[in-house]
Amino acid sequence: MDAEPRRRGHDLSRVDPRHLDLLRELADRGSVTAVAEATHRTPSAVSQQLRTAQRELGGIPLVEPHGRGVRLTEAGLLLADGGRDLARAVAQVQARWDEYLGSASGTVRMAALPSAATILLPGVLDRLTDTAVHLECIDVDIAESEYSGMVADHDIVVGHSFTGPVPAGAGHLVTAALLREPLDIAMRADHALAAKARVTARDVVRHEWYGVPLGYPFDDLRIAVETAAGTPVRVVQRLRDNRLIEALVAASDRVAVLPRYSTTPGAGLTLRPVHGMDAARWIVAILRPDRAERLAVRTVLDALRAAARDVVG
Amino acid sequence: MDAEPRRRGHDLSRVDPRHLDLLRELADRGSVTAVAEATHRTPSAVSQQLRTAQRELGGIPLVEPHGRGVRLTEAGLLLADGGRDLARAVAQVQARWDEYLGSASGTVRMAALPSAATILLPGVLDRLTDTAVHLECIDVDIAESEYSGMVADHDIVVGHSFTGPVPAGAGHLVTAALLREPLDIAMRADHALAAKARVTARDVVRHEWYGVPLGYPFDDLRIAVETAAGTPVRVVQRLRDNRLIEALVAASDRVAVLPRYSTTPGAGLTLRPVHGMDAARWIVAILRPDRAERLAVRTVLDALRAAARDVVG
DNA sequence: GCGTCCATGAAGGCAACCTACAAGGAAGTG
DNA sequence: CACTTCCTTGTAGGTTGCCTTCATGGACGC
Repeated sequence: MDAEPRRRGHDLSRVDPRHLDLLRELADRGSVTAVAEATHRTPSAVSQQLRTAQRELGGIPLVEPHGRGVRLTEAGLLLADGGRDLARAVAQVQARWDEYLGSASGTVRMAALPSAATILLPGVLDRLTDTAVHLECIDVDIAESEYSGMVADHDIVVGHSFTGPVPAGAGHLVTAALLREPLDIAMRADHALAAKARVTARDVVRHEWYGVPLGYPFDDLRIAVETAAGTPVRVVQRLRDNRLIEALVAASDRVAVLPRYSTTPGAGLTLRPVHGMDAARWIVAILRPDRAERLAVRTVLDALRAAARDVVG
Repeated sequence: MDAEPRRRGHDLSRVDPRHLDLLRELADRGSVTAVAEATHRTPSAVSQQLRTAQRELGGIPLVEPHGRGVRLTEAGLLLADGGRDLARAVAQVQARWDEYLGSASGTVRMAALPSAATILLPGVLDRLTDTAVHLECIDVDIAESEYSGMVADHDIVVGHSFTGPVPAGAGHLVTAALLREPLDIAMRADHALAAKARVTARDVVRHEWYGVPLGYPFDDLRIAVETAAGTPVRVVQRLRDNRLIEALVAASDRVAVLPRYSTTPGAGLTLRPVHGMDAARWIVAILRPDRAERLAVRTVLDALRAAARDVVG
């Protein structure tokens, strides 16, 4: 037929997948330089792409100066959202293609909290041995608020959440609750309290504690115990590394709050739940929506879930 | 962070929106040359793009020779489907962008059956006068099976269907039922039968008919009448153009099957429904899923629906 | 068997994209 | 307030990728 120019009239402001992807990346990473690094280009190249995108979209400003860097305007954010949708759609097609070629393959990059990895990684790697999926996992010790920064460079981020199965600040991200891990009181195996199946708040405030630095989420259980017992807890040291705390607890009469599954029992250490408190942390996986579509990523996610079921079962 | 190659290992077979779009176009149009014309390139360029797509996707054949041309393999069809999804996603973003910029604008290209356009186009154009949408409508007289060929070059195809509100062969297409138009018996205004509010099958077989060529959908009513009356209908002429038939009917005692709304009454012509027969044609709009997302297209579609409501009301 | 139609290939041009380099603005620091 | 640092933007020039031109070869129909 009359194969003419696709669109007549003011054909300015046509969206282009390439530009949408750029804006999505900028929304995720926050600066031109960061986008340039992530995409293996110079900042200048990225800046030029932004300029042409802006020109082709009718001259509406997409970014505006903000401090030393830039930030997306309302229009830019709108298109960045569209870029997210598009990335997800592409990833879906990629997943179907992978399935067609014969199941999952490729490398999945994961970042996990050390304590979470301790619980889950053995089971996950075991399940992946017979597949063509290569898991590349690094352990990172970061706060809940930093997860969103990690998902840009990793397919799966495994962290924890103390407020519920969905961590804070998971704006455009996909989250999958893997495991609810209760927080217990740890003590020496031959500790006086170890004789009881469950300890009370009143029991534990009588002993000195190894705690975590103020503001750390584990500290919430201490505060709850103080409230229930009506007495402040005597914290003699504030430390972060759980293995270190385990060693200290095993060598003294002092107690500490430790997560149930990631604390190795038997090494002279005993865990006891606190009666009436159901403090716990959620081990969660956080993913970018497009990454979550990849078949290999979904395979790893399934392995994580299965490994988590093994832990509670 | 370690902004490294996005994907390690055999990173072949990564899908690219550009390639998906090419395969979608090829699935829609069927030949390299047709795609080249539609996208304003030479066949050679399209062929080269296909080759690089195939190479980047791991060397899996996407097209195979078939007769003088090519046809998509199973793998190619799979990716073409993905291209459809992607086109729809892009169009959705475009629609949101258009909304952000301030409602619909641009040109919408429509193809419509003359009889359907007669009913609807006046109302549609009326509704679009105050908008920035420019409707470019051509009238085409094509069979139901050819609609799918038209949607590649037009945003909206308005046709009819006799089997129901969804025409045959609407594989990957979006369809919107606009109007159910009953088929009546037309006769001279002072015809003997015109005295009755409704005629019966037995009534109409007594008179000679102007019919349509054998196999035309309107002919179904004739067959139904014959079945009901147990007598064959005497068809004296087989013609296609409804205006011509109207003129002939108005000038004789003969009757004909004509659609209710697109037949201009009053010009010495009267329409009467056939008792017990609910023969009708559906006026339907057919669109490609991605085109259906465009705001301007949706505006025209809404105008079509509104105009259709006016007709029945 | 010849003409026609369609797809593919090689060679070369052109435009888009990127790099390198330089400049300017905004925060933090002494 | 001067200085440093960090981030972005602009210009000039090189490289790559995509497209066109021209030519070749296969498949169908007369």
